Amino acid sequence: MSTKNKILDAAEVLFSDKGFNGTSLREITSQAEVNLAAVNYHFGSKKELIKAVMSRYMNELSPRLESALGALCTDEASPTLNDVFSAFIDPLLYLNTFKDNGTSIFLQLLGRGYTDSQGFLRWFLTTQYPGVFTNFTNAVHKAYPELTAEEMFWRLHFTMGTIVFTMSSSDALIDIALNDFERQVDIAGVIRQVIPYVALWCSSAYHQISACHEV
Amino acid sequence: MSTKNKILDAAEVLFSDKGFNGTSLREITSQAEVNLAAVNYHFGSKKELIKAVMSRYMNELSPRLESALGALCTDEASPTLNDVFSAFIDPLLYLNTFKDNGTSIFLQLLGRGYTDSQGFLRWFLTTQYPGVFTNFTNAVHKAYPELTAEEMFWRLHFTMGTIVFTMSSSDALIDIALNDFERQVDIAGVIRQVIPYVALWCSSAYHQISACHEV
DNA sequence: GTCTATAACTAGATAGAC
DNA sequence: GTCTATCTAGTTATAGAC
Repeated sequence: MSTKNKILDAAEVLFSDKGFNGTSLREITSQAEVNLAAVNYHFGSKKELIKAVMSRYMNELSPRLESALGALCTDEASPTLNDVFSAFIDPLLYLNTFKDNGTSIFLQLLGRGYTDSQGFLRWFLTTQYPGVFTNFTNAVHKAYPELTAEEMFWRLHFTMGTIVFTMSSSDALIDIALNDFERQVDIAGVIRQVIPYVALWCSSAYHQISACHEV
Repeated sequence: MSTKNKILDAAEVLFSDKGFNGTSLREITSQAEVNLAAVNYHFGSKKELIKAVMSRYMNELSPRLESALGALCTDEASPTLNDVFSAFIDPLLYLNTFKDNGTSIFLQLLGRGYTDSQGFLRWFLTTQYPGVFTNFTNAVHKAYPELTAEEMFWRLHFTMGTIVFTMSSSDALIDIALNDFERQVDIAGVIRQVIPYVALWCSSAYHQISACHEV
């Protein structure tokens, strides 16, 4: 196994666990059992290493997401919002076969990227992988033409918040479930809990409640 | 205005904006226009300063939350889950009168505390302010006796995730709304968007969807 | 209580031998 | 490509004059 990959493997776990700011290059290289200077030799800087960690996942994820969402757009029949939402599941779970715990590591990294580094990762994703966003937007529009782009943006973001925050604190959640409820859950169990929760934004109940709160 | 308060005021804004790890004592003291050594003189350490920042908010919030939730428990009539959820709104909005932007600063700090520092703040809150959690649990149990403590825990956490993540990235959201939709929103506008979304977990639709996803 | 000066340490990055 | 040694700049924290 190459030095480059040893660094990437150690980095993604530490980054997802302690954040980008909270992880030093020294921790990464000693975990990876490589020399400190190797990071700068292979990646140039810590920032480039972060990008490389994210790219390794995005390069697996984005073609699968793009085609799953694209298929919904080219279908004759209109998809439901539930179809759009479900299109994310297989590509995300594929990351688990690509790498142990890949799905949860990736989602945690995504969460870190939003909160840790003041939007640099958000910029990176939207500019480097725009196809995913376009196809998603188109699929939702086809599923639900009345929904404005703005409404979609808000709901998508809230959904992402739930998932990303849940995955970021999944260790704490698994702890609490074990200590307070004597319930042994794993990452997959957490995902099973969160899916019905986020599936709500596809539901009609949302519109009733939303209407009640308008001013 | 005392040095201590100048430090607290500068610290809470920087912490909420850049995280606890991402903010140095030098940034805080130069923003507050006090000497670097003042932090350690008045608070002892950075960790104690973080606790003090959170305490200032929690000391305002917790008695109000405790009594609002406690009232629901002692009422003759059973509250609805919606009542329980609504009990949070006034105490949280009170933070805005206590301090400019207090509500959103506090919620952002809460989010930072979950993700930045690996659970130390979660520990601090649950051990220092247990009354809020007990009263919340009791109120929900009275509103909805069939709901197990475990189910409640999951839903509460997902709801918190949505709110906390939304508030943490509220600057990015306000930016996007302006640039992509030419819509001028402020923090209050973001809150108005998120309320109907999180109100869903009180709704009956949740149970239908939840049942569909059981295996 | 407030300041200067500095200790003690950690960070990311690099030069240069091998 | 990999290593040691080191640089520069940043961090928290403290000692001691005022």
